[in-house]
Amino acid sequence: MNTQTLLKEFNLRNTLPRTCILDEFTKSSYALSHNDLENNLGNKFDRVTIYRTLKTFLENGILHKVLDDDGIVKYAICATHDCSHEQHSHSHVHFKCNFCGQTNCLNDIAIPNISLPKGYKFHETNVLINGICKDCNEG
Amino acid sequence: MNTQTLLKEFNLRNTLPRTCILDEFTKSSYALSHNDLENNLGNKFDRVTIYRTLKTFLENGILHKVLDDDGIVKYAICATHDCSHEQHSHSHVHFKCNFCGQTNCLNDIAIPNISLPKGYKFHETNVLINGICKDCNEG
DNA sequence: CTGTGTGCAAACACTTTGCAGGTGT
DNA sequence: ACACCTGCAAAGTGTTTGCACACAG
Repeated sequence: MNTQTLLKEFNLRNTLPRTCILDEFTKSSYALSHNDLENNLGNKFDRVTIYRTLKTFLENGILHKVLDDDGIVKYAICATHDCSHEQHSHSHVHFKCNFCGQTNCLNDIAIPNISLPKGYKFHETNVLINGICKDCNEG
Repeated sequence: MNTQTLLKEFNLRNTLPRTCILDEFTKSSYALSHNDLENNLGNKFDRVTIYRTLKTFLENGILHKVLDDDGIVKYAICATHDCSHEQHSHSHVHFKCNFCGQTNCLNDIAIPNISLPKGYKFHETNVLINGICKDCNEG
C-alpha cells in the first residue's frame, strides 16, 4: 500500500511530514517511539509536528499503540486494515527484546483464548512477551 | 502479611510514608499509579517521596509494574512472594476496564503457553485484557 | 480561496537529582 | 551515632497548547 493512497483513503492531506513518518513505519520491522522518529528523521521536522502526526494517525486507525513495559509509548502500523477511530482490531502478540530494546509485532501468532471471570466483558487482548529476539540471540 | 513485618523482611526502615503507601496497595483491589497515591494520601507526603518509595519497592520486588495501554505507569503488589530484585515472577493477567479505567490483576487466570518463532528466547509474558469490568458492567 | 497542517514559543506535566536536616535502628 | 529517609528546590525530560504563517485541495 502506497503512503499517498493511504493518506487519501483517510482524507488526510498529503504532506511531507506525514509521508516521511509513514515511510518510517513501513520500513521498520519494529515499533517506533516518538524519540525513534526524531532520530531517524534528523531534524527535518518539528518535534510537535511528529506528536501531532502520531495522534492523527492513531485517531484514524493507521497506527496503534504498542505496549511497553517501561512506559515508553511506541507505535506500529495496523497491519490488518480494518481499524478505524471507533474500532481497532489488533489483538496480537508483541515481543520485546530485553537486549536491544526493540519491540516487534508477531502478527502470525494467534492469541489464545483466555476466559474471564463472570461479569467481565471482553474487548481486546494485548500480549507482551519479553525475552531475547532472534537477532540478539544469534549475534 | 503485616506491612511492618514486610518492611523488616526486606531490611527497609519502618517509616510513615512507606507503611501508608504499602497500606494503599493492600487495601486496593486494583493497580495504583503515582497519581492515585498522591490523591489517596492527600498532601501527607512529598511527591518525590512517593516516587522514591515506589522505586525502592520495585527494586525489592515488593511491587511490580503493571502494563497500561496509555502510558500511565501503575504498580501492584507482588502476590506471589518469590520476587526479588533479580528475579520477578509475575506472569499474570491484567484486566483494564475501559469505563472506569481501573486495572486489576487476575491472579487466578493462568497465562496460556505461546510458542515463539524459532530463534526467540522466552523470558516472561504480560497479558493486558481490555474490556468492561464486573462493577461497571452491573452498574 | 478556504481550511487544515506546520513551525516556533511557551506552558504544562511527569520524573529525577542534590542537598540539608530529621528519624529509625 | 550512624546510615538511611524525607522534604524542599531545582533541573531534566516528555507532551500539549496557542498562534501566525504556509500550503494542499
